[in-house]
Amino acid sequence: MKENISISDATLKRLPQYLRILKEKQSSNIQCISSTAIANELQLNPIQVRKDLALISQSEGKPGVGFEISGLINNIEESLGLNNSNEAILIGAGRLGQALLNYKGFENRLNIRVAVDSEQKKCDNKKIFHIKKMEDLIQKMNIHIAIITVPKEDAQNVCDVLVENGIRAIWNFAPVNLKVPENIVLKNEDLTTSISILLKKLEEKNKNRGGKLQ
Amino acid sequence: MKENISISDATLKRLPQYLRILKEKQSSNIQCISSTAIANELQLNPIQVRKDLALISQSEGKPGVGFEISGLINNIEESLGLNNSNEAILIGAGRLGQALLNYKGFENRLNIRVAVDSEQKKCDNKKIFHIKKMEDLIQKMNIHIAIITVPKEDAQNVCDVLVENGIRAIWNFAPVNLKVPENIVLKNEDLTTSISILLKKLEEKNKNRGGKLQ
DNA sequence: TCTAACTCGATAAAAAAATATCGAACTATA
DNA sequence: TATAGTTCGATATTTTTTTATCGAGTTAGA
Repeated sequence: MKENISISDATLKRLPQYLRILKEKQSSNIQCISSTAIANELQLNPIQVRKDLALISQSEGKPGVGFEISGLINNIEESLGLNNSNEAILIGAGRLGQALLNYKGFENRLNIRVAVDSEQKKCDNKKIFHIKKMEDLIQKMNIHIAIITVPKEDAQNVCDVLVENGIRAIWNFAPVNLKVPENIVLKNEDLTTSISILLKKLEEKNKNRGGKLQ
Repeated sequence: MKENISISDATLKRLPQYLRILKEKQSSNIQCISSTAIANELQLNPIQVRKDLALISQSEGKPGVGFEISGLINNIEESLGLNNSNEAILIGAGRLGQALLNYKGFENRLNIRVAVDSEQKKCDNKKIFHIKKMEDLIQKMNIHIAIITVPKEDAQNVCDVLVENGIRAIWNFAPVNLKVPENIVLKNEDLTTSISILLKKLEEKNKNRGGKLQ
């Protein structure tokens, strides 16, 4: 893997998709795969796939054959830092928060160690702590990643406290534009934005279909 | 608004963010705002903001003053098709599905008319229908948008049936690469990909901090 | 009225991302 | 051993996106 070359956001978005496909193939006992095959699965350009892969694995592809799957998986996982166990705190255990608490898809990528809410309760077997213990928990458990699933009115306040307590990365599900210092990693999971994009694309498709030309 | 010019994905992602800020300002009784002010809120470049706005509103900005907020809101909402009431069906009423059913942030952008699940049940006051009624419901209600929140093993099957029944846009929350015909709009809300990106960025920040230089 | 501090939009430049071209390597089959 | 069909990676090109420059309009205060 080439060090010190920062991977673009666009590539970063595709890597987990490659990973998923590669694992699918691997579980079907397939050893090798070509960039063309990967590209077809994801409706991408094969050249783009090769470029992406070149960034995170040093020239592993064999002409006429393709890439060895197990090697690629290792390279991508290493590049995405899968091996590091990442411990997080979840703030807000409403429906969405509970959905995340029970989400099976993170594998060993993310470990939600503890959750807090404005009222103490239980979710399945897990205890949800009262939010007044949040700062304490972060400090004691030495956690650096936080997931915000509180109502939008409270999000910025929570965010500020998190930053004060040493949180370095925030995954925000509240529909607000959080303000954070620039050394904090912030990723917004904005459903409102997402659905807007979907609807816009649907509208454009409809126009092309000749449906609603104004 | 300029017609027939398709808006890039990058711009499309920013428009809802502008909208949010503009509404905030409006509710504070502010009439005008400059591109610089918007850019500062979102940590963007003012020129980029002006370019985006130019795409969806015809030269409304006044030098020395900025943009009239109410006009901009109208332009963005019109451009995003907010006025159309978009009716959707939700498939899979687990925790995530229920979270979406109760999500308040869609405003009038999306209306989840009906939900189905592998078992009939209730969520708050809403009835969740059995999935065997899915096709019938889609047909009778003439619905064209579907939200998939089923386990990943079932997602592709559900997807295929949806497409057969006239669904034109799919918002997929299952961690799989769904395959759809190219005339179908597909938006993946992939939490695994998202968290990977967040963790990768955190790792890079840590390196720059001098923390873990290899 | 004059000046300083903003702001805009049009055009140009730079940076980033996606795609194309092409020679060489590998496989499989006749 | 040919030959056709893949596939790779290096380099070049195109396209898209972001940022810079600059002249001109607007506001506010001296």
